[in-house]
Amino acid sequence: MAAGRPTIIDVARDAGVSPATAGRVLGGYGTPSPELVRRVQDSARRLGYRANDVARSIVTGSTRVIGVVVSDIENPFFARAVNGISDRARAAGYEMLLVSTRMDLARERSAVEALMAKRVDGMIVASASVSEGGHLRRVREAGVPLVLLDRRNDGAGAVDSVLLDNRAAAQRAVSHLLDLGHRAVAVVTSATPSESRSARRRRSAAEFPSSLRFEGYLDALDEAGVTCDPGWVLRCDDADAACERVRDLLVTRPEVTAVFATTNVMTGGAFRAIMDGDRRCPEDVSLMGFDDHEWSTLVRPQLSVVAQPAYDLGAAAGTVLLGRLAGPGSRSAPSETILQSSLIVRGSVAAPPA
Amino acid sequence: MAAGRPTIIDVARDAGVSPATAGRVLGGYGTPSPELVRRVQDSARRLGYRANDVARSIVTGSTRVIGVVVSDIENPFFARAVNGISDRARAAGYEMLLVSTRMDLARERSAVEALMAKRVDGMIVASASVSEGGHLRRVREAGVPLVLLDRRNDGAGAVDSVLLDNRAAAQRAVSHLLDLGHRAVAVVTSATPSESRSARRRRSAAEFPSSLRFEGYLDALDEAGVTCDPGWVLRCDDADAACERVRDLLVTRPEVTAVFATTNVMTGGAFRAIMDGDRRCPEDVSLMGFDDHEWSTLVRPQLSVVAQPAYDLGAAAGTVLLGRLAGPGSRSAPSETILQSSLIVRGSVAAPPA
DNA sequence: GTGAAAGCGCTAACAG
DNA sequence: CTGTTAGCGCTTTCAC
Repeated sequence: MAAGRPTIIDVARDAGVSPATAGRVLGGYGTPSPELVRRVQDSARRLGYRANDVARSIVTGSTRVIGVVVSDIENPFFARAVNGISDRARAAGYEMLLVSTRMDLARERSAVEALMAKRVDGMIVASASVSEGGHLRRVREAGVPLVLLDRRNDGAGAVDSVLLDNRAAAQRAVSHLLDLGHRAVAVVTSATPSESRSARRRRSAAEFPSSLRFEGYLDALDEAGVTCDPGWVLRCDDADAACERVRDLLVTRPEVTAVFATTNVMTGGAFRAIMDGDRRCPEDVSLMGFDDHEWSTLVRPQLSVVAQPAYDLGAAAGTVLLGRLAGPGSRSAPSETILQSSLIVRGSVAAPPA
Repeated sequence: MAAGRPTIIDVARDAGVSPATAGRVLGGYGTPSPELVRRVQDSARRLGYRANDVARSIVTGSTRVIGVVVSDIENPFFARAVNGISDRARAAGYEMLLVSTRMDLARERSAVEALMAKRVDGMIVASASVSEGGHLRRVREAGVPLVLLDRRNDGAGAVDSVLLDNRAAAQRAVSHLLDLGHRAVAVVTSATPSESRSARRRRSAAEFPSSLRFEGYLDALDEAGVTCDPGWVLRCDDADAACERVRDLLVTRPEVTAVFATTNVMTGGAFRAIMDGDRRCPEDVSLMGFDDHEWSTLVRPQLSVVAQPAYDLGAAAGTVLLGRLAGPGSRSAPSETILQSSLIVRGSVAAPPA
């Protein structure tokens, strides 16, 4: 007790019991007698004792911490999902080691490595990659339960995942546009540099949400017998790029009467371009966005979107992971949870000009 | 090595060296010979060894983890601040245990307690309270460095803090409205139930950002010789309440020609009310918001705001905390870092109707 | 029900 | 430079 914070030994001495008994009281295990419980608790309070989870973890082999890796906590989708995870985790007595990788795969790798060193009991990761998964495979190999959030990963092997019905959601949204009579529908997707191509080359099942939504867009066009003009497909790195590309499109492609944005970031950029341009929304051009934001109903026209249950996705990932941690069901086959999105139609979508 | 993951002992045995030497190589301390370094690293790789920070922490007394407590990670202000903290922390080799308390003080208390048990090296907290600070004082008493973010706290004692120039920022913003000729300026602030009153009763220095901004509003009115009509002051719990109150105000108080919102949440509500109402913005009524959002420039009119350097606030808090952790400067007096906000004038603010 | 002793995986003295 | 020996603070047998 001299230097640092009081230990269980200090408490035991003060209460006149053995360290073992003090441990039983303070650690809440075993069956100490009521009398000793009181004495030990009194001493603990007096000395200002607080349990040392580090020491506890080393012997129990569990840290009661889960690691969460997302590409950017400032993205409202991830912020909300993290709240979902966090609520589940805390309810089960877990804390959360969070890493926001800023879209940097190298940083993600080192983060995953660091979390393993910290001996998290499990991990939830929304990877910045769908093809590079060596770091995730190593998590599995180390026997640490892993849940993939929002995207699959080729290299991770068979692993639990929680996903959105991306392709179907996009198809529904674009079909809605086509049903209104639109024929030329542009799409704004995230550029997934080379990766999605190489992934496809390997007949990969894993793709980014944005790519899957693009597939859904193609599905809808197919179904309506519309041939996709390559000029309608805008691959952009960020909101600014999206804005610029859509702005161009609006003037160079007068036949386009509707735009579908596949992510919240792209949605912001596309909306900005439309606000800046000469064509009126929805009279001249319709916009269908992805993710429902606070501002969806603050702008005019109000934004039509595919709304994701971001909180539920996070919560589901938490539930799946905690299930692995709790049960000996740890041995069961990987699960895949798919949540449904919903189409919210507001003012930014209308029939094309006559 | 039999059951669990390989330990330093397994590696040592495999490499034919002592555990101490293996530790020196794997832990990066001491001065092992190049020859042994190779042998140990080879063995480590072959066995798939990864350092156990838990064991390391128990002996070094440092976890290289900081605890971060915010009221809601979905609030873009905190998300951005957390990114600032996170960047600083990772650069210094720290991970971040994050708790999003959902505005619940009880949850904050238990979170702080849990983080102490987890033996975080330091903590950054944006408390849900400015008066109740027993849990924060206990952090100090345990000798754990603490930095307050975005708000002071009465009960915490003398402690490092990183704040915005709330009062001056609000005064500038409201003065801008008054300079344009507005006389009746309403203000939308967070309701801080009873707390701010009791805090004031005790002559407290600590107040919520929202309250300080309200003071700044009063300062500006004072300076302009305008008497504040109590009917202009709207205290609201959330965005919906703000929306409703402002909607009412707009019809019942025709003399009000400008509205100042003191938080990002209130800003959203106020803007919505104005969009819903009959009075045009900015011709009939001006709106000055707080915090710059992505949507500030997506709405029409574009929103004038007091912009906070949220990332910098987080980064500064990180820097201060890491300074305490690094130096023996830990003994120096508590610092108070105050960052400046900036006024961004856009279309939502204009002179009052003639 | 309680205590003594061992040990979790690692680092830190201290000898050699 | 390398190995031996102690622990860090706690839980967990195992006797008593």
